[in-house]
Amino acid sequence: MIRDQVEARSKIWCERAGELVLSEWRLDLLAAVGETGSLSRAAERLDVPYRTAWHKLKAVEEQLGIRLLETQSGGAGGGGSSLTPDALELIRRFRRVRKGVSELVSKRFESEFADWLG
Amino acid sequence: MIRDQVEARSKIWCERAGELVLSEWRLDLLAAVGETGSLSRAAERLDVPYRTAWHKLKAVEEQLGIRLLETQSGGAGGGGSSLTPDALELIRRFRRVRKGVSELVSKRFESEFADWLG
DNA sequence: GCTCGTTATGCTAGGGTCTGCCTAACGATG
DNA sequence: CATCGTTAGGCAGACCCTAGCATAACGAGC
Repeated sequence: MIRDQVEARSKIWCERAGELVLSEWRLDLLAAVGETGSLSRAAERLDVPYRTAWHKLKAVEEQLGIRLLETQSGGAGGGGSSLTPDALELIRRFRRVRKGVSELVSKRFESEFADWLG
Repeated sequence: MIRDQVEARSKIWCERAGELVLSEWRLDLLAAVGETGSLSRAAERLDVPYRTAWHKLKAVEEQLGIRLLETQSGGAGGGGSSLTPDALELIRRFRRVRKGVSELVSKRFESEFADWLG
């Protein structure tokens, strides 16, 4: 009997040549940029330093070879960032891929370990 | 058009209080111990130092609070390790949980990104 | 032209993980 | 009782990722 509070988790991502290209977290960050209109606010929302957020999205852009952010520095409010059409499409597709996967894993986990978890 | 060789990946594991308890890799390592009859040979097979393999399995045992390895040091051949019934059951169940998940993710990924990957 | 908030980077210190080296116990076998 | 291969674990250095601190450019608005 294992004490409970053990929870199943799953993650999907894709990589090229063994190195990570894009993950769920990075797409969440990307989506947050789209919603807030600003990379710094998106970083704040996900509770990571701006430095980190910028670095991660830059890495994705380099990996995929496409632009994801339409940035503007200076101007009213200091500037901001918006998503390119490619970025929006990327988010939509990736979310369709992940849809239901974590639920499936959790369900299976619970049915397999129901008695063990007590 | 993203250059190809981008491959979907998925991983399932479970954790407690935010820290990893057991993962696919750790169960593969555990299974390798069962097949080789030795932790050192299992480590060699998975191409990790004995030091690391031992540490990981010890962590799993501590997390779950159950014994996974029946070890014997000394004797013919220097000794060895075998799996406890709990460990065998754990492997069977976890593999049923993961069964088909990575295939599902790969299939979805390919159908969603077929045109994009060119 | 000063202010302000944002983008864009470099440099570096810190923390966690991985690894290599070392030592010791163990016990069947010869 | 010496040997041998395995388990068991301490210790310190290598390494990587992250985070914090710093700076500069930018441009609308007052």
